[in-house]
Order: sequence, then C-alpha cells, then structure tokens
Amino acid sequence: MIVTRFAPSPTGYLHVGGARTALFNWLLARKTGGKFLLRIEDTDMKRNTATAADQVLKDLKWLGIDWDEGPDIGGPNGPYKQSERRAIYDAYIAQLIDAKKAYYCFDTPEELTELRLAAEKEKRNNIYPRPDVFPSASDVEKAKAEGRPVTVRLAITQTDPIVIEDEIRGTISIEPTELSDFIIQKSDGFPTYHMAVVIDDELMGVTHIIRGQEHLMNTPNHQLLQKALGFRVPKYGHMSVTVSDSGGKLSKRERPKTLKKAIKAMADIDTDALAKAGSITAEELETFLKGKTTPDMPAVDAMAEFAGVHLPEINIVDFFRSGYLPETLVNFFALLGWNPGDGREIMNRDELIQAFDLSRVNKSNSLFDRQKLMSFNTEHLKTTLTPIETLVTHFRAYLEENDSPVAKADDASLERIIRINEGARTLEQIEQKTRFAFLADEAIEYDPKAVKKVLLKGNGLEMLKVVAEALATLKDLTPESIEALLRSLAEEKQVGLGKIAQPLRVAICGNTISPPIFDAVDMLGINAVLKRIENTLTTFQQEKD
RNA sequence: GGCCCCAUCGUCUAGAGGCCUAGGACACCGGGUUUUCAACCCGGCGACAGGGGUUCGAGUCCCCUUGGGGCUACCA
Repeated sequence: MIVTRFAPSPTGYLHVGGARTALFNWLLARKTGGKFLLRIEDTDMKRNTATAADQVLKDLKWLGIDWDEGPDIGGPNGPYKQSERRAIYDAYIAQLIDAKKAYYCFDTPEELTELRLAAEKEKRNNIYPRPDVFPSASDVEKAKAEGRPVTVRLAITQTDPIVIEDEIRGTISIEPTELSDFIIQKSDGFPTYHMAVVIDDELMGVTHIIRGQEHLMNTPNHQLLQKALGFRVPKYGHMSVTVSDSGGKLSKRERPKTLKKAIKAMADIDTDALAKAGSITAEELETFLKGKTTPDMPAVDAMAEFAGVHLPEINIVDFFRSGYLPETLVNFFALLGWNPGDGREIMNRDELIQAFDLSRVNKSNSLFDRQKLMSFNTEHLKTTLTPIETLVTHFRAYLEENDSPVAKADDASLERIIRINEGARTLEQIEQKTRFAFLADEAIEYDPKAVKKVLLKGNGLEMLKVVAEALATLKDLTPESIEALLRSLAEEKQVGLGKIAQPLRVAICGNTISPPIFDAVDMLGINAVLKRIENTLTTFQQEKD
C-alpha cells in the first residue's frame, strides 16, 4: 500500500507551495487507495508557534485535503508531532554513535563560521573536518563543563556515488566528496530535520515522498542516514517550484512589498491614520516605508484594507478571504506541474483523483498565473460544476469571514444570489454586487461617475419618476412581472431598456454594477425600491437644477 | 564560486523520432450577443533558446553554449 505524508513546519500559514506539495501527496494516496499522513515538524523551537500548527490544519481542511493519521486524530504510529518524539530520536542517535557511524562535535558557532568563511575564500566546498578519533563520553562531559555546545554529526564514509532514483526526475547521481558530515542532533538536544524526517518516515511506513525541488540535495544525506540505520529507502519525487507572476519567489514578503509600493505611490495618504489602522506606531510605519523593517502580517493586512490596496494572495487564507473556492485552488494547484494528458483542465476533486498519475508530473518550474486562477474560479462558481449547496456553504463562510452585511441572508437567499450572479469571477464580486440589498436605504453610497452619466446627463431622473409610478401599481412582484413592466414601459416611451434600467439601477444600488435589474428589484422589495428612488430624486433633483 | 535540476506561444501546457503546416487553455486583439458588470459565441495574434552532431527523417536522442531555478545552516 502506498503511504504518503505532508510534513509542514508550523511557522506560519499554509502557503501555495505547501498546499501544492500536500495536494500531490494526497492525490497519490487517494488515487491508489493508500494512506495520507499529516505530521508536524516542530523541531525548531525558535520558529514554531502553536497557533500556526492549528492554522495549517484548518487551511488543509478548507481545501478538502483530509488525512488518515495526524496530530489531531492520532493513529498507530504516533505521536505525530516531532517535538513529542524526542525519546525515539535519542535512541537512534545513540545507536549511530555506538556503531561509530556518528560522532560528537563541540564547535562554537563562531568556529563554524570561520570554517565556512575559509572554505569560501579558498573556493572549495565547506566540508566538515572529521576527526580521526571520535570524541568519547568523557570528552562530552569535559566540553559541557567548558560550556561548549555539543552536537552530533553523521560520518559519511561511502565512496561510491549516491544514486537517487527520482520518480519525477529520473536517476540523479551525486559524488560523496560533495557531501559534508552533517549535524543530526542539535546542541539543544533536538534532532535536526534530516534525522527526524528519516526516522519518522521509516517508522510511519511512508513509501512515497513527494516534495519540492529544494529538498533534492538533502536526499543523498537522507539516503545515507537510511543506510546507516538499516532502514528501507522510500521512493522520492521532487517537484518543480512555482514562482510568482509578479516576479521572483512566491514568498510571504510579496505582501508587505506590494503594500509598501502602493503606499509610496499614494501622495495624499494619512500616514498617522494608516499606522493606527495597522496598530503600529508612526515610527514603525516610517521604517517600514524606508524598507528597513517589516510589520507582522495582521498589521500589513489591516493597513492594506485601510488603504484599499489589493495584496497578492500567498497564503491559503488569503485566497479564502479574496473569495476563491477551495475547489478552484485544488484544481489549479494540481495543474501546476501536472496534467491528465487528455486536454482536460477544469476538473473537480474526484476527477483529479481519478486522473492523477505521478509519471505525468513535469520537471520544469512554473509561474503562478493569477489570471488563469481567476478564470478557473469563474468555472467552479458555476452550478453546473459545483453543487449549489457547496457554493452556499463556501459563500456563507466567506461572508462571515469578511463581516459582510450579506451574511444576514438565509440559505435560500444565498442560493438565489449565487444563481443570479452566474458568471461572476469571485465570491467577492458576488458580494459587492449584492450588498446593496442588505444595506439600509439611507446607507446607499452613490458613485459620482454613475450619477453624472446616468442621472444628471439626459433625462435619467424623469425616467426614474415614470418607473416609480409604474412600479407602485405593480401587484405581484416577480422578476418576470418586473421585466414585463419595464419592457412595456420602454416601448411606450420609445427608448431602449437601458434608458430605464440604468437610472433604476443607480437609484437602488448607487452604481451601475448590479445583478440583472429585474432580480435586483425583486430582491430588494417594492417598498425599499420606491423609497430609494424617492431618496435619489430628492438628492439629485436640486443638483441638476 | 561549487554541486544539482530545468528549458515548446506572454503564461500553464500537449508532444514518448515520421501522426507537427506544432494542438489546447488563460491572457491579449477584433467582432457578435446584451438592461449594467460579468458570463457567453465567433474569429485573430502568438512558441520548439542558440549552435553542433546522430538519423532517410529531430520539438522529440546526444554534446556544447546561453538562460532560469534550487542547494551550499545547530531552518525545515
């Protein structure tokens, strides 16, 4: 049975790269009827945060990537947090030391830096100088007494090339002379990533490791470790990386970078208010704009919202907040470096699982194209692709996350809203087009451009009066009856429907963008419609005169 | 610098030596539809990085060059 895993280190939100890695492992497991494990790699005590681990789990769940064993649900090979597996690692490290396959080191960080600098200067690889005689237990005591750090390194004694049979890249061979004895236990007693990952994958029965290209050069080390410990070698597959369409790596830094650029371009922004919006001091804002410091993510997000800047989505939550569907992301990520080979692009989860094949994964890097993502979202937003109940659930979650007034609507209304907005690109667009119906009549904000073009120029206001009179006589209010009424009105007045619909639209929505006008009127209800027309007439009649 | 990986339209890609006059999708441009924004329909633009081989025949195999990426930590 194929067993795959996703092993994030909890240092922040789940990002695009991590989600893609998780997805490929998950697809492989689901396709083959195998198991998919989740393991938290929290051996770096300096970087981990407890909430980050929970957030990663939450993000995966939102994407619909589920696991068969993991920190929250347990399993036969737990615990699934590396910080809770210390005893296991210690035993294997002791085993390697006893067998003289690993040895203690007592170098200070300064000494190691010196070694590295010397190697750089001489233009050679930084290979750690292995002592001829390995330090003994008493040497360890002595070093500790002197206050020196104690670490453990693996002795690399193999002379044959290390061969990686990569499921994606084919055979890769590396000379052992390129490899340095690396640390397997840190001075704080924790194993390094290399040690922990090798032991866990063995003990948890992981058969296939699909990971990013950044791990390719770790693999010889891992294989050496497996050999030294008498473990089996799992199958490896190293995926290409995905880079951002705004240039460079798809990294967290993109959001602050974009914000900084946008703020600098705004000549007349109130910096004090901006700093306040981000809950940072004016000084902090200043150093940020000078490029010296970077505020934390919540501050960046808050300031972006204040300034009305759209930040590039990097983390999975960013896509959620921007109104993308998890179905879209899963579909899109899967196609970044893989394709079914039959030309299909828009696929749901089951189709992806059905079609997935490791041998069709590409080797070349790809660019994250947000426009294509948006087009995918448009497709997944259609009820022909995604069940309406699913769309309603996602829409409600989106509305609640963003504190939208539309969240007041019941499920039946949300369903209707989604249906009449078929063709929208994101949930955000649907929300923007619909929120007019959930605001107080007096809270409508008129778009000056729309007012000028539709109401003040020409006879927009007169038409509005006519429409109001006609609507007031309408008995049963349905989109169909409204349509019939407005159409006959247009005919009677010898004008196009637009001459009637547009003023009405601006009157009830405040701008020229709305769902189809008949639905918009119906949704709002006749009383509110008449009230808003009246408000509009009184507000702009004088302005025109 | 060293080691490793990669290379087809702007982007994601199809392509397993003759099915290639290189196909699709997104984007872009033009047109249609239309009560707005979208969506939708039709059409168009547009690529084998360069150079050597191998072969009757190369986008496909080999080599070199160039370009891009990754790694080079007591981070994962």
